[in-house]
Amino acid sequence: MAKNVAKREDLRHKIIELAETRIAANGLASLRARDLAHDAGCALGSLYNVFADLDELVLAVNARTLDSIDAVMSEAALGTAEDQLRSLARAYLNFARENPQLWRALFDHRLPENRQMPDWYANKLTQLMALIGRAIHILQPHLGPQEIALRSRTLFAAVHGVVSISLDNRFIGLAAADLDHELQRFLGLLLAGAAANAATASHHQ
Amino acid sequence: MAKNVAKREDLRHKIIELAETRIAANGLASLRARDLAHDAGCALGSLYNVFADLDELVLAVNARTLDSIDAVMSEAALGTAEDQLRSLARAYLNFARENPQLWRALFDHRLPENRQMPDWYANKLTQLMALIGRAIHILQPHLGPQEIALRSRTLFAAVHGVVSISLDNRFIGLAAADLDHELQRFLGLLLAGAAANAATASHHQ
DNA sequence: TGTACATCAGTGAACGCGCGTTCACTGATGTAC
DNA sequence: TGTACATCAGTGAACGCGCGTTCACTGATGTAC
Repeated sequence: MAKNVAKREDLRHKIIELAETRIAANGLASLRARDLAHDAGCALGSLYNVFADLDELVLAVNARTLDSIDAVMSEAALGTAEDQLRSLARAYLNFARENPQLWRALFDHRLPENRQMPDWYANKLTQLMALIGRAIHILQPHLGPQEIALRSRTLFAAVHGVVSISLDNRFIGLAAADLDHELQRFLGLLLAGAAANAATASHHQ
Repeated sequence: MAKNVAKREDLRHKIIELAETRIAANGLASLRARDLAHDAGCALGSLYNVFADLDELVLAVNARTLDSIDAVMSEAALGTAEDQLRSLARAYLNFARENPQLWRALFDHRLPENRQMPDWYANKLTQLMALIGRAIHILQPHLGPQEIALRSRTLFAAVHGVVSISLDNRFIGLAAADLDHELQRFLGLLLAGAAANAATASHHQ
């Protein structure tokens, strides 16, 4: 019995890794159940023995990607709050650059209308935002947790936007060389703005 | 002869409008050649008489959407440079909110790998960026055209990111009510940063 | 240890559906004389 | 104005392909006694 469960988990894990490899190589859109079964050396039906459907599998792959991003961003959260925010952004950009297809899959994958993101997955996102939130908290200690969460998401969204619109050159691309500089200049502006606002606020006190 | 050309153009235009209606209602992903032929009251084959393929049609719809965005943003470009940038962002957000599916189609549509965006389409994007560029130029007159183009795209990307990650609530959603406020606060930070930097620069002169 | 039975992972052919695009043919419209 | 011919939009059945998911069946593994 325990052995069966272990085998099941093995297969599940194996398929997740194979799917990750395929997505990393050719993108989410080209992921096929048949290819995966072939890669894993098992029957097509076996996939559906360990996953309810392909969406569940993709979610599992994306969860790993979120973990990877969490890892590189956690390592980057060093130094002053300003440094942290700059490093977090750089780490995010680097991850996206080095794993473009996995990173894209995070945003390209949409669950069917009726289904919603499972909690364990949403929690990973929250955890990622919390990394940003901690730096913001140092910078602006007067903010409450709600506000921090809001600001974290907005900052993330903005940085993601800059990274995103440059890396998929679908819309308007930025030259790769410019991107680092442009992103840091952009953060510099935000940080200067925050500092200026803080100075004004303490003046008024 | 001229009459034929006119009929051709009529059909083309009619189909573009019908496709726009369908995309606005159900999203790009649910656009079907057969549905359009049915809507237009013509045969399936007639579509391919006026469009090389569906991609060409989608491009035409997206071009209209870009024109609409250009129109609302052009109207918004009033007042001081700061006001302009704030209004431009607000106009963009409002457009996205009011036409979520058309707006999404702009970013969801990917041309096949080999094909690239036609010039006339790229020009529309450039034109849109120029609206932002003009405000930035007022704010920072010392910047050259290249730099202005770069800053415009970065600012657009950041604002788009904030709007985007909130409106598709696929990743992390912001409450709709917060979004306006959060976007303007965000711009406020950038503008304060720019002002602070400008002050420092003139100090150093 | 051995036997009978139960469980459930493994299997892959088949289901069911969707859909972009083509193409041989027609008939209306325009052109040439 | 009339006639013969050419052009090309219009047609829709058919092509060609892809692909997620199911399901009846098998056989290996584990359990009970």
